[in-house]
Amino acid sequence: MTEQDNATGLRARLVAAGVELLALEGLHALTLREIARQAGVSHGAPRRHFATHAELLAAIARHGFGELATALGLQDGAGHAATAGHDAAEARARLERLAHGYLAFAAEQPGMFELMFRHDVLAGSGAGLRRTSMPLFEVLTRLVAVIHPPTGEDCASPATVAAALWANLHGLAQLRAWGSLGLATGSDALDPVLRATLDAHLGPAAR
Amino acid sequence: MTEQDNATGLRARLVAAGVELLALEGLHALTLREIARQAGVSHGAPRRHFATHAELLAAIARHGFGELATALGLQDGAGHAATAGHDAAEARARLERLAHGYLAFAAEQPGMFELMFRHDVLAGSGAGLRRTSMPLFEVLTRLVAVIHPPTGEDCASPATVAAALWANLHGLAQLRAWGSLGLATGSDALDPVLRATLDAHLGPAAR
DNA sequence: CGGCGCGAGTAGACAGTGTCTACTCGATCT
DNA sequence: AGATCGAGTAGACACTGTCTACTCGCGCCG
Repeated sequence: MTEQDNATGLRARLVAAGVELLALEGLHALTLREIARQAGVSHGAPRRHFATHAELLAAIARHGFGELATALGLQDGAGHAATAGHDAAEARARLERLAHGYLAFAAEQPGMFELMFRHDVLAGSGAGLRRTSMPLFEVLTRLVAVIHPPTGEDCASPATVAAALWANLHGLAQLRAWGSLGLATGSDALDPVLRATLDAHLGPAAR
Repeated sequence: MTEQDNATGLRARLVAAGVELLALEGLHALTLREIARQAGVSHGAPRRHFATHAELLAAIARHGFGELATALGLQDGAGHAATAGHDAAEARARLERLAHGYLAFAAEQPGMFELMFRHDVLAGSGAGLRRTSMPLFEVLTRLVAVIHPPTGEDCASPATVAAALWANLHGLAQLRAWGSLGLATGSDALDPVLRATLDAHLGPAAR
């Protein structure tokens, strides 16, 4: 309701132009003036809707988080339904799908992925952005909890394991994005490293 | 031999000024003109020694990689000597020290850490930079190989496990750097997550 | 019904940036 | 001594983000 698509909603048009520019040219092309140019308005126009360049970028990043959520199948409150199954094997399969989806998103939309986690660019609006990615993390935690019930006393809490897993996935995305992964392992195949990651954090695959 | 510290080596002075500026003000302050100002020369002077701004930043990042290597105790060819011990427990201890050192570096010199892995800024000179971090990765692989000898046929190769571990450490550094780790786990304590990471990739601590 | 205000977009100015080019100046070599 | 050349200077240029007048069109209220 806050942002309408009513044909002349410049705010939405600017975000859309930014998303397109980001996909076509990359993050370096996302200057305030270039986005305005792409949207067909003067360079001062965005100021009516975004106080600063960083706020416009933050809005574009927010759009990206939305796309990521739908790509992972957890738009709206669907996360609760998605974690309804209490079967450990099912949770494991869903976690693998999430991991693959996360890395696929990073690979297919590298510009958007880069922007979404460039907290220096999104500074100020960063707090809101960080909160945006929390639902995803909570789903991760719930699924991990199904696999690793916190029985042992010295066993790490599900949130801890989920944080370690998330960090691992994110690091993998970055390493591959800039080619270090291929340089290190010889081949740039992601699958073996991803499998090793999942096996490490979730225990060997029950297959 | 290539770069001398002979009092008037502007190249070295520019790098030094950049390092200082990076520690004091952060990455955003590392403009070409500001570095030149800090070094007491005109804004055109750096061009004699660095063809472009990115090359100067790459030189500063290279300095950072050197500092990281010495902080981890693997300057020069000392890596080989450091991995001489074939005791698994010793390898595990050394890996833990490496992990702590890596994350401590990221925490104590956040600006430098950010620059070192901002491959969009270092583009072009990036290939050389990526190679700079390879010795560190090789030490990681060797140590992992001591703990996880590649016996099983479906077992991941040491390089694969090392890559997954590296990705995990790097992701942890980033998540903590921008505060998401604290937001996710409730407390911003790094140790539990780091312990979970090490246990996951290297097996539970033999303690 | 008419003047009025005001939100939205325009145009220009300003400081700052990276890059490029003309130029100076001092040391070095023949 | 005089020419050469590397190193640093100064200025221009095309950008950028931000700020400030200004215009214009629509709706509101007396």
